[in-house]
Amino acid sequence: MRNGTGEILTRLRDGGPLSRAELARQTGISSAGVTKITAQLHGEGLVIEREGQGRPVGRPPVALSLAAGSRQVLAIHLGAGRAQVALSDLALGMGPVRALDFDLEDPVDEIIAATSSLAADVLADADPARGRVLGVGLGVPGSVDATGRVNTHSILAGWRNVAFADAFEAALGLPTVLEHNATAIAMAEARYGAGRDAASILHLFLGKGVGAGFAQTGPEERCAPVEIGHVVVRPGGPVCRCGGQGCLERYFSEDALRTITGAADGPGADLIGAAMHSPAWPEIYELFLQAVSTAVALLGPERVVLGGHLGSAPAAFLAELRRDLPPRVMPQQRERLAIELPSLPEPVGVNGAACIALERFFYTAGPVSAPLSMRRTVGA
Amino acid sequence: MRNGTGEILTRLRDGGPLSRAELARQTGISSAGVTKITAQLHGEGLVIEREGQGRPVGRPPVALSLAAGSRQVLAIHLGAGRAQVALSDLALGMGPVRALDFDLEDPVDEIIAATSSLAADVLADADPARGRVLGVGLGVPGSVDATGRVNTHSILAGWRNVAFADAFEAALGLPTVLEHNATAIAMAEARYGAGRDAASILHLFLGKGVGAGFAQTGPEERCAPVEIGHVVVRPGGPVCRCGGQGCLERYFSEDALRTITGAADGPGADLIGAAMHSPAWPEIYELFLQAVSTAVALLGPERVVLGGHLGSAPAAFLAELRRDLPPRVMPQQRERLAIELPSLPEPVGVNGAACIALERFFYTAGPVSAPLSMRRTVGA
DNA sequence: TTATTTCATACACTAAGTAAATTAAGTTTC
DNA sequence: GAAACTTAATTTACTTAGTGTATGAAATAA
Repeated sequence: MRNGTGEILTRLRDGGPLSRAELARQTGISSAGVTKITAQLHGEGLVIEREGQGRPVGRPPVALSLAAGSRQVLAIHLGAGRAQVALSDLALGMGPVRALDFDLEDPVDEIIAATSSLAADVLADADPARGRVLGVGLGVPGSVDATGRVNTHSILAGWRNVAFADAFEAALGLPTVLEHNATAIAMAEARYGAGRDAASILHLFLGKGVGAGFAQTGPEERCAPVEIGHVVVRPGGPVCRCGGQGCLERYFSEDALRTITGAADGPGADLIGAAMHSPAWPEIYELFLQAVSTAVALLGPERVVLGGHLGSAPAAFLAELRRDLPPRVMPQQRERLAIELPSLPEPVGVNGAACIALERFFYTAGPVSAPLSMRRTVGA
Repeated sequence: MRNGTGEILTRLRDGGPLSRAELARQTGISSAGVTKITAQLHGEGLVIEREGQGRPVGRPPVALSLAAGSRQVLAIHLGAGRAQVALSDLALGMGPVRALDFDLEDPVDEIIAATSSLAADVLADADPARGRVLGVGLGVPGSVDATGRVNTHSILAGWRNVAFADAFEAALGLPTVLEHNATAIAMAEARYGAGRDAASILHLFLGKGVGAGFAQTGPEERCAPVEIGHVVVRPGGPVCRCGGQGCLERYFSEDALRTITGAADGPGADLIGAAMHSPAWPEIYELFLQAVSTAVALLGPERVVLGGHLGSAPAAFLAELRRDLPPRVMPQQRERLAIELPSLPEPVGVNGAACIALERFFYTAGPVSAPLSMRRTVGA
């Protein structure tokens, strides 16, 4: 999926400034090939040359680094009742975030219209000096088809088979790619945030529901949505929004936790902290722990990252989890398992969407519009 | 990872006889490209031309099919105390299986020596008329590194970082690839067996332990080991071989089930059937169900395939699982979830190993020895 | 017979690389 | 201070794996 150009761009992103010789060694591409590819990248202004410091002997290398400000992508996060839009540079440096609120009950067409109108405004205000906008990344609250064009199902919003990519491409005139928002955030943390030096992470996100995403970086990359909110922790328990019974989300989510704290007011600043004082907490925490430890056992991430309300919980919660989770996974996993807070800046949703767009429209093959012939449309 | 040649070989395997025109349509490769590629394949005897039946008008197509008997791979399954070796053709048609028993306590070098000696015998007896042997696939009882060369950890055998690929390549003179044996079997069932027409399967295998593998076919292929045996179902429970406490394997495995049936004799023919009559069964079954439903919720397979003792269990067990599992997963998963028996012939381990070898040495790029330059050795 | 349709191939070309030789720019050795 | 050495980068000619277009091949339909 990733060609020589993409390979080199990715290494420059992850490995700081690198000489051509070093790139050739790391990627296995011939030095001649690296010269050719970097010449093109330099010509397009994507790469900056600086004086590099080499070994004691031999010709000193020229250090290449990514010109992060030379291209942009548009990031759109569709969360529970709120859309956020921002431009990002090539290193996930985000511009100002503009947001709008909507009602999840509204027809999805209206939500699309309002969001794409806001997105068009952001595009219109884009600084041309920061480079061409390569495409749009869209995080949606639900599962996405294999091609990243259709939101197949959203439990939260009740949508089915919404062709977001078509709609946004028509409205904005830019290629668009979709991803499950929780998965996108996991990918962003894995590549640019708390998972930078880990091979794989499980990102847990407590918001309106409990979402999770698994992301693996390195030679074999992949990401997958993890429907941890709909793991059945109490068979035959209360009916969930998803139609199942006894899902974790019925016990561990914004609404559920707010119920046990008794505080029915707005988005409590410290949801977990308040819940921890409730007499119901130990039981609820046990259910959460059970679901998370199973997810860790099955997926085997090197790191667990706590997002949303979990990340803003009091230190006591993190300590508790660091104490209770490791004994519940296999020793060989336990050895390397780290439980961390996210390191990307809020709002994290647009970071996820930007990460997906960058991956698709930049780091796989470079910004060169691929010859049509190369875009195989795999038929039935 | 898969080039045009591999793409075409894969389609011919999965989609029966196909004309060049049909291949071009399905793969998106130009008709000229298909002609070029198939000409080479035909020249190497990998593809057979037959009269095809086309549409009412136009030149009738020539149907191409894979010459399954034109190449072979060597499959080696390393299970709990038993190694099995066989040759396979390109469609997973297995030759006679030869086996040897060993003690898991033996030094791993001795096990390797004995197994590779048996493998060398099988290779020496190989019928040259059935084609060149392209490589070796080795299923090992534990996790494998990303390059498929080292068994990083085996809970069952207690091995760590055993370089099986180096050892077998040296002994047999053939390129060798490793995979976790449970994952390999899952892959084989997904491609050639009970998962042929499903996008993804979760393959459960009850033997000495409980293993599982997840395999996804189609445009985005992947497979992953699923350590379901070491999901903690009773926190703080009895210590497991893995070092954890309260793992599923302590309740649901050959040894554990034999204990509750009281029958301490050899490998009971009907382990599950006997266990179902024990008063302890409902509780044990509940733990199993809990682990499996969570795995299904998190991984989202279209099909669950029951291997090992689960596959040879009485029909009542299958009926029970088909009744109890669906209510524990989300409705959108439930709709399409099927619970099936394996369809590959016993012994299934060598099928898994053969599948891995075929994938690596045949279906990704064809049997053409790739120019060295193309094999990028990705450095640190 | 001639047109139409579909399948397959021939030919000239291109993208993305490779290998080997060469040039470049520094340090070390005598 | 010149020659030897080392590492970095580029040039040149070539290869692989395809593409697009034009053409040939084999059937049915008018």
